[in-house]
Amino acid sequence: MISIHRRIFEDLEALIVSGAWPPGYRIPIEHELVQQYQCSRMTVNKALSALAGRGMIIRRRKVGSFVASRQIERTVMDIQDISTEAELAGHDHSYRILMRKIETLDSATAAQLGEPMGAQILRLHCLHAVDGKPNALERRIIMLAMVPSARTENFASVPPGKWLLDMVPWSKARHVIRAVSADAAMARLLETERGAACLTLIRQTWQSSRTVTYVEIIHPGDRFQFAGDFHPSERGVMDQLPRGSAS
Amino acid sequence: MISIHRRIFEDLEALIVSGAWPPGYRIPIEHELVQQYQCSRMTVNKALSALAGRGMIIRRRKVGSFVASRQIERTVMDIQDISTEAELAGHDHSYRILMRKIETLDSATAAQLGEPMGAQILRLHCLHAVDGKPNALERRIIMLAMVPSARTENFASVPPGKWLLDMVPWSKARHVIRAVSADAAMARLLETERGAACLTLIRQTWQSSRTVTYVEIIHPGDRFQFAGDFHPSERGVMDQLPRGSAS
DNA sequence: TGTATCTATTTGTATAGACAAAAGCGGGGA
DNA sequence: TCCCCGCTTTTGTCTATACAAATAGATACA
Repeated sequence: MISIHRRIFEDLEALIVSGAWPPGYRIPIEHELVQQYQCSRMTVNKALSALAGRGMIIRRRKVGSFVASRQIERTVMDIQDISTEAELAGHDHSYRILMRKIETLDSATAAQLGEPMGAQILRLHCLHAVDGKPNALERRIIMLAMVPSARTENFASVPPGKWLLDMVPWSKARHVIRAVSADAAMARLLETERGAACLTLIRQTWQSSRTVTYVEIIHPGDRFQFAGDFHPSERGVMDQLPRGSAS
Repeated sequence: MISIHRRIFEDLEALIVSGAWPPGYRIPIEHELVQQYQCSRMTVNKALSALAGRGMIIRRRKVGSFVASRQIERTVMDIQDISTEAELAGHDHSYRILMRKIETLDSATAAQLGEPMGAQILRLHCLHAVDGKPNALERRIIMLAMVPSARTENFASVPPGKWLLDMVPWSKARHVIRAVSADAAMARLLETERGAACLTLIRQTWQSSRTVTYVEIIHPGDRFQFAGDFHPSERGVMDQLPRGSAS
């Protein structure tokens, strides 16, 4: 048994994505839907608010509700931790720490990160392999002021990306995807040719406007791609179970 | 004056993104929030439903509401039409049709698209330039059965991507991002070197399980990147105005 | 003609109350 | 011991009502 507001939501959504109600179309006012579905206005309002919350319609008092213009440009990409991704796909994942060094931020890197010069950081280089084949080179900077416990962590059993996700709250993330040609060092580590096209993911994560970590993950272009599906109705909400219990 | 349910939403959201309430934390039950905010349960319910709708909390009857685990992997990337993107950034955009040909689907391409062999298609190749410099090579397939009007459109004044977006409703899109090395033809058109790393965006668009269009857009790696920000609260909803009304 | 004001429409928010559905929990009986 | 049943908690849905806020359009007025 499906609820009424859900039913209204789905009916209207179908009309919108099918193109029967094109962008700019004025949808029936709440009172008309109340008549049509024989329910209270609150129920209709809930459905319409949900559509508005997902950006499928625009509502304006006294004016009405209108089908929004299409937003193909906003796509949800699954950008995951490498080890998680490999596990989900049923592949074997391993990694090796290539470098682990505590430094202070030089001026160039500080500018790039938007952080003050001289801050203490942990610099990590790490090589990931999937099914025994090198799959990614990870170059990471961790701000030790934000993650003091990283100072003593050796990342022997949990890869840095996963460790940080579990350890540190973040409030904002920025991703950049680039194509670069492999230099000699990258080519050697990734077992590819010099100049080969590589797909680089750069991620910077903040906690209330202070950088937590900055990472570049370089994949050989012939072994990796990013993919993302977009359905108008499924905007990035997944089912999850509560972890453990209360704390 | 901010509404009560909005205020509750923002308060709880702040507690979650700041890490004060970690993943798995059981948040107060509705009745407790009713007491705390001195409002009705419906108002609290609206705030909590909104948080659940955004995937920030998980709710289960009799059990309670829990902070969801973090979803850094779900990132909204702005993947736009090239001309729109250039305009937004204040750059000049031009394009040139390199090829325009009506064909029938061969078996290899049919399999790749998941469409029956022999279907009529329009094949388009197009070179985009931004500020006079080649910026992207577009290779597109349009299913003529889904977009009959493409048969007579010459795309002289509106680029194919934009034209299709305005013309055809779609219900699902899939994006893939790859890094590839430029072959001789690509290098010549994009005025780069053979073997240079290129960032390729592949997009396939469906209308109720039938392909509308398939396109590969190849960018020179040194002139292009994809970027996307993620804030827990801002999940891809932008303000828009109804079509036809000025403001 | 232009401007200020009023009015009607439509959405936004909030309330109190009611019952339903899911599910953990404990008790009683086999 | 194990299973079924009913109780309780918590969320889900729905109603009817009320008033607030925004604003397009009409009207009155200068």
